[in-house]
Amino acid sequence: MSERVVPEPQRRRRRPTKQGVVLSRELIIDTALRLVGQHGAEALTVRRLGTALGADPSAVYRYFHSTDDLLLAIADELIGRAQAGWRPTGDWRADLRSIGLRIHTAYLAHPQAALLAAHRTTGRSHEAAAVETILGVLRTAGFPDPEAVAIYHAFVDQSLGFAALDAAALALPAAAATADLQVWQASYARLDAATHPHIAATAHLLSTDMRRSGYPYALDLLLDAAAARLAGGLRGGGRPAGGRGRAAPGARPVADG
Amino acid sequence: MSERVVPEPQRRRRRPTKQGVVLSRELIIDTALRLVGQHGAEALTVRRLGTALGADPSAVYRYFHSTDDLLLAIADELIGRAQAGWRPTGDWRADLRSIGLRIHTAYLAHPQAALLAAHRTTGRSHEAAAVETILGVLRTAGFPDPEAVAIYHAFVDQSLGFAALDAAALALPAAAATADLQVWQASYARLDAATHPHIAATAHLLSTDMRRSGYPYALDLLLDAAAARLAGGLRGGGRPAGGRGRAAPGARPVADG
DNA sequence: GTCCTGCGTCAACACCGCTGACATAACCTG
DNA sequence: CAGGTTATGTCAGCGGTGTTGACGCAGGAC
Repeated sequence: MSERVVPEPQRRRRRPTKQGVVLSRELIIDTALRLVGQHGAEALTVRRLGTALGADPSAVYRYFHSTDDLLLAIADELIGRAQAGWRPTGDWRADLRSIGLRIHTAYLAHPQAALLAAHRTTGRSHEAAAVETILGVLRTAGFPDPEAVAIYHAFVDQSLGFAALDAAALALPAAAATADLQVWQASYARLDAATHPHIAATAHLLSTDMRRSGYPYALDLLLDAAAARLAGGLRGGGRPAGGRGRAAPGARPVADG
Repeated sequence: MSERVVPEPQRRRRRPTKQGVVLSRELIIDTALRLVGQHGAEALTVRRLGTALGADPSAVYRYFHSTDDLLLAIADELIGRAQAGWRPTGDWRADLRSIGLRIHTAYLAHPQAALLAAHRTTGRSHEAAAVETILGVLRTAGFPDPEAVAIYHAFVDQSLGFAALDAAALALPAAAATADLQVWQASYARLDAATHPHIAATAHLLSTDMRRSGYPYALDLLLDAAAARLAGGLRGGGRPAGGRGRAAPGARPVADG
């Protein structure tokens, strides 16, 4: 059986659909993002995508092996948009901070798609470029390779984890979203100080703080800790604050440099 | 129309199914968790749950309004299990660390459920208890209220974000999961050193490091930074390091010296 | 102009969440 | 113990899902 999906560069015949649309991977990805942005995550089905494209739903399978394949392409597109136009300043801390915030906002611009794509490893070009950039910032800053990889891992997964979490909040139906916020302003604000003294004492702070994303603060904490390790740990002896827990496998303080 | 779901305490008639099983909310939740644990992520459907229970699938709707309702109940159950038997040691850092790891592992024990439940605010008893505990650890450690709330927020969302991310990886169909791992061992290992020098230099480290969760390391970074702020930042009394969070984009936290 | 075949279309399969109608067993009343 | 209520398990079915194989048309090569 001949392969159903033909690689993009080898495509020759572009036959318009009944409704006159000429399909392409790019058009399908853009349409999928638009669909998700307008009608929510549950709108991303092959059948709806087909009608939105003006084509039979199964035509999508001429361009992607499965919905999962399509999802990976969408994920890579989001990564690409996050990095578009970014330039390093030379200050590793500022660079990482801006990259993190860019990833976060790019995913939040398409919450429903982010929900589905944030946890995938695509291995495609845009992702590879992002990995290369972040690793480059860390290694150029002076982190030895094992530490650079560990921090890269924590940095990326934290960014994507928060993106997924915050995207989920944004993707909720309006009614459910306000209901979730109400929990902090109503339920927790009314808890008995005898049984929940700490919540009672900070209820007003909680209700305002939980409104916004915790990511920028968490990002600053991560960069703080990384900076401290760079400043203190790479000299001679032990890594500050210990490589505790399931420390990185090859995490010895290699003084390379 | 009479309500389909009767609140648990008011249930009187417990009629066994054809196969002799007596249903209850608790039994359904346990069965759902067991189902996910034994037969993988995609096993959690109402129909399979029905057959696993030894009942008609639609009987589930006598106990939960929807699968979403069931999921929220599962979420609170997971939070409860994460905290079961936990006792504070008095060392705030060790306490937060163990709480974080407990949350992470409790969610990862049931990936499919975690994936859908990690971003919900239930406001139910187990969740309230967890919030109270974490806030208590921070405030007792000496963090002033605004800082305690901010760190609580970062800590919880980091834990849940990583839990969701890692759960999603575990919940993937086997094919997609191995494909994602292969990316690090194959695609990235073969990138040209001329175009991706930093990846090429660390490919071996990446392929082993990305195999496991980045959470423990990220958690340590967060705790490092929190400890540094507690040690250095609280001298002056008020709100150290300024009102961060979604603060203005250059609002770098004051790194202690 | 003819041929080949890429690709859009159609129909169908197996599964999903969920609902209304119905039978019956378990409880309450007496 | 008898009878009435009704909660609850069962059933059939609706409208949706991803995916596939067969089919036939038309775009491009020659």
